Amino acid sequence: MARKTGSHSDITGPRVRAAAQTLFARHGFAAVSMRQIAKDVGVQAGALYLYTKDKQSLLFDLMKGHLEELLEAWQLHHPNSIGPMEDLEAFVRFHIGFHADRQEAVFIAYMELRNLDDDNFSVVEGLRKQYENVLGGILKNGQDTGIFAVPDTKLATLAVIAMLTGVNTWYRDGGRLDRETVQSIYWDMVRNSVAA
Amino acid sequence: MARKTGSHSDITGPRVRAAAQTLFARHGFAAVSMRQIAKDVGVQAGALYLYTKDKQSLLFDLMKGHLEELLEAWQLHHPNSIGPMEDLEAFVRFHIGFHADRQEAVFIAYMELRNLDDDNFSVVEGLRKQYENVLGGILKNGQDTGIFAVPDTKLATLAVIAMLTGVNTWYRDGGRLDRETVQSIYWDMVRNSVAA
DNA sequence: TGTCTATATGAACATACGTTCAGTTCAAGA
DNA sequence: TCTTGAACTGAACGTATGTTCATATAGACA
Repeated sequence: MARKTGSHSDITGPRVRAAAQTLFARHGFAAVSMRQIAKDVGVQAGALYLYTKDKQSLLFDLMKGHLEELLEAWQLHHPNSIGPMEDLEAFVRFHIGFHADRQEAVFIAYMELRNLDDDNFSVVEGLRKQYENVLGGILKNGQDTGIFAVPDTKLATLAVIAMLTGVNTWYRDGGRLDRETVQSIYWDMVRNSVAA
Repeated sequence: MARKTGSHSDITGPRVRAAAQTLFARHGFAAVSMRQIAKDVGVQAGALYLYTKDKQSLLFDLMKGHLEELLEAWQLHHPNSIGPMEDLEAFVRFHIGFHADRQEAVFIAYMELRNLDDDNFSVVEGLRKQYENVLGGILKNGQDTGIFAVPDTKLATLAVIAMLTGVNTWYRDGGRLDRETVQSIYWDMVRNSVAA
């Protein structure tokens, strides 16, 4: 879509996505116009269509990109299972850390699901389920080996993810509690709530 | 704004709010037009302005009404403190039950905050804080009397509320788990995560 | 130097928006 | 029967929307 030699830009595409991400997170997908995005990029609205098919694709690319990055980052952070307790601790700390670094993307990823059209929703939903299954697998494994005592692993999965993702509504770098403290406190709570 | 004797309606106002609530919950405030709401009510768009000042007030009234009802219902459900453990259990069961009955209103109340204008946001934010303080007070009380062991009551409050409110993303009446089961499982998890 | 092409403009398209308002309808009270 | 007034319509208001496209610009390569 762009490029041939080292021409002008190559960074305008990313700048469009960055502007869209900030605006979507702040005001919501439906409330943001292509003209507002263009203004933030420093370009006219028509030029955006050199970098995205349409507004819907802009949203979809952001969400898909975020979730793929999340899954990759987990693989990198914890490539092999060690044991249920260790895996769970790694997951809790990873989730909080990763999400603290990407507040806008996280916010969009679970606030704007209803603005995806059907096909795009299926893709994003699939990726989200994949991530839930990471935690689900850890809990199930711990339950089977008697290390955890959760009456219903599916429900516990959702409960823990909701609790962890809730951190994003209030955590800010430089706030009252630093990241490691938050991770440790949440790890305590999660461990207590599932340990046998 | 309406009425004098038993004239025609008196129920059209509520019907407008009901239609708005369903549509806002399903598609988001910004994505719903006054004409769509009117269509669901069975009336032309102009007629809506007999029952609401403008679209913004429609949203504000829904959110304020929901939160006021929530606070009242808690007072009714648990008017006096019994003890930290009993209060917390009552809160967990109440929260899950109340929210299961009002999924649309709950969804709107924490998805559409950013679409409130400044004054309305302050009011709603105040009511939300009041409700958080209910749980915050219980946890602090339990911490002070040594019944709970939470390193940070403010953080624990937010963590527990996030976990409980997360129920709304998947719970449906008639689903795999009935309401009492869900309440009991969550109560177990919450108790374990804060008990000394 | 001249050509090519990615990058961008800015005007235009049809459609939709929230809101207002003059006018119509019609049941109830006198 | 006539009057009143609340309930409602339907058209209009100005503005905004997502998207397209003919046209301009200007840097890279031959």
